[in-house]
Amino acid sequence: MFSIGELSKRTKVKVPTIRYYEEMGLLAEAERTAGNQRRYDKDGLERLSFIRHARDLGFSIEAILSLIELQDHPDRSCEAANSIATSQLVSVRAKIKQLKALEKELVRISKGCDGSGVSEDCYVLASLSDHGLCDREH
Amino acid sequence: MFSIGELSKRTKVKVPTIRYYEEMGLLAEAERTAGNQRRYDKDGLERLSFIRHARDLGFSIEAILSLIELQDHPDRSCEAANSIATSQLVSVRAKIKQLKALEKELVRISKGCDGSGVSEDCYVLASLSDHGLCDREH
DNA sequence: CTTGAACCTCTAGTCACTAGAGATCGTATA
DNA sequence: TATACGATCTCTAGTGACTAGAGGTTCAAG
Repeated sequence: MFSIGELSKRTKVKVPTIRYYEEMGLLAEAERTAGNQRRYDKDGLERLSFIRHARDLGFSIEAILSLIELQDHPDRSCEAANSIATSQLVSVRAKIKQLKALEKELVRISKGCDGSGVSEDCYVLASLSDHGLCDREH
Repeated sequence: MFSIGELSKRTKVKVPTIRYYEEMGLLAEAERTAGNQRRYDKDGLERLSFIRHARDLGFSIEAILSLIELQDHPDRSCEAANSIATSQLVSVRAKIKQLKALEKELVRISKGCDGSGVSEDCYVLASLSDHGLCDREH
């Protein structure tokens, strides 16, 4: 049995975040000492590791709640879990695509500016003002 | 002179968002009719287009405020604006890198699941539970 | 038994909006 | 000129996933 601070150290999840997860129903309510402090065991550690890993992968709290439910009712959960993972993959790919477009435009904008500080008109500001200079729609 | 709804249509920025930008100091306080409704002109339209474009590129409200200040004090603003754009580019690239790592892992997780629904243990859930299965740190 | 770090709960703040209530305004039509 | 009704106004509160701080209590070492 260890304290919330100990759990925090082991999982790299901040103490207030652990309490927040409990409040959101991601973590079961922890056992308490006589003095009302939370105590955790191996199970709690594993579940929090699972949550942290899923959060790192960009799953929302809501999606994680679904995954946890699936864990508790393992019949045919594989398909359901896979569909959650797949939809996460789809949104990650969409984000990458969008960011790459942004990268391209930012490169273009930066290139126009030679950094000499001599030019009267700033190309960065002009680019942002005049959408007509863009390659793409957004 | 046109209404906030008209401005919204032309810029594709929602009406409450325009009011929010005004409150945040991104847009100057608009002129008002006798009946207290906002009225805009070409200047307002251009500034809002600038803001929308910058937001689309992922600049924060704060960064946009800096850019607007630079516009109002154009002496040597090019370097400053360029440095804001460059730091934006750096963070966009960092996000892309991170998302690509996530994509890789999600692909790996999904591949493990054959979707047949036959397997007792779900590879998706196992992958999320056991960090040791990951290729990388996160 | 004392000290002080760690813990507790509660409220409020973050960012960039979005939603809704309830009241007023502007304009097209009768 | 009267009426209808969509657009506008202000204000408050909600979103997601935390983070920060106040003010008080508990635990464990010395």
